[in-house]
Amino acid sequence: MAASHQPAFSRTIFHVDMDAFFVSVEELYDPSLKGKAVVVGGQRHERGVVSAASYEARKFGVHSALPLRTAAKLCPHAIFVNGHPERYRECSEKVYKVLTAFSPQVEMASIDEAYLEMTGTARLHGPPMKAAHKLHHRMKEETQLNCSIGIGSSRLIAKVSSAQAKPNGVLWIVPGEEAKFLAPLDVREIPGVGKVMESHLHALGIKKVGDLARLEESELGERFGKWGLALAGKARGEDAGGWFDTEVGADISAKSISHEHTYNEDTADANQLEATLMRLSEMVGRRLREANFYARTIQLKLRYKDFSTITRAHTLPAATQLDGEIFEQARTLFRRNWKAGREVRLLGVQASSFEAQAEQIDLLEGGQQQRWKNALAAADRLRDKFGESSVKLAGGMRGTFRERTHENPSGLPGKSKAR
DNA sequence: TCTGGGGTCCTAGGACCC
DNA sequence: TCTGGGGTCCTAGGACCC
Repeated sequence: MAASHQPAFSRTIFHVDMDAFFVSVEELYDPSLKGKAVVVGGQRHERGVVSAASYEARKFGVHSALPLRTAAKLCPHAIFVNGHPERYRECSEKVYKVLTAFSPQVEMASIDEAYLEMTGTARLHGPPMKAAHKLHHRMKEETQLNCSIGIGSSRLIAKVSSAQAKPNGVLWIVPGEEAKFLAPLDVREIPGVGKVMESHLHALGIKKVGDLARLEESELGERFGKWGLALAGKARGEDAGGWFDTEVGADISAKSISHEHTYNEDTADANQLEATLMRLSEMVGRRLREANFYARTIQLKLRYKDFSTITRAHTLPAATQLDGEIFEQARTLFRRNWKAGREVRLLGVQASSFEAQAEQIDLLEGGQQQRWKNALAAADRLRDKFGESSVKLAGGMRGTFRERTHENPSGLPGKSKAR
């Protein structure tokens, strides 16, 4: 057997992944949950899935994406907790602060995980293992949360090794050892290989990453196209193709903003459905305004009782961030595509194709848009103060625009002082 | 088992243009 | 008069991730 040789130069990347993040955050708010079987995501009889499960609950086969009702059967004594996105966002920001104090090149990959470019930091932090333990300790001290850290010469290796390090561990794959590390793992451990790809590979007799690495690259290319070629590189531990191949910390801006709602009970009530579309449009519009994005494409998502799902999109001649325009498009798409009487399970509204500025077609229209924007900004502030349900600006389409913006931008009685 | 909500990326076909 | 080829935009669906 040939001795594995160390490459002359290799990158050092950390993947930091918080352990059972949502559960751990809930434990900070309610320490009595510690050590128990906890399921975050909703109540035991609700329509929905598990967002996160404590390690105790996982012993009973509970895992994320499992229907809540199934989780309740598998683990009847589990404590079911509703999710608190604001809490997770807040903790995520604390995590981010710890990381940025440690390395200038940090990229949050999701709310609870990040990549750190650590190449060339030895003088500051010492060798990789020492640096990782320092970070691990600091994270616990400043957030009271456990994390696991994977260290590797690529994002892929860092990511896969952090998963192997769980819970609360650190794992370094020494440069040159990548293929040896991956070989005994299930192909499913490779990020991007899901249920479908896994079963395709199983059909070819490929179960482990080592089986994959033995295959000809060209064969993978023929069978699975561009993805197959990337897969061949991944089996060797390379960041082949796509997002993985990008610099750590490069600026990635949002490409779409969406909100959706699943009814507790399916409904075919047109009024109820359109009211939901209104609410979702308002939520999307609000986020666009907060991000200062203008969207050209509005998409409707419609899921029927039998789970069959369609999406219908329309691209506008000019970008918008106005609740009313978003709603109008969503409603038109809905009326055109919903088969009246068919029970609906889910509705969604998505905005995409962002532009920095809306194109103003003529001055009059531009001025109106500006006044609308002012009114909506005021409504956003009211919602901050009094809650999401307090303002239904675009819902009150009866009054004219002018009546609502003079003196009383919100259209609500007596609360215009809120600005 | 009876399947959330928020995203990203890829594929593929048709329209349209040169 | 039996039909090119490439590029871009738009739409729909699907795999995948946390």
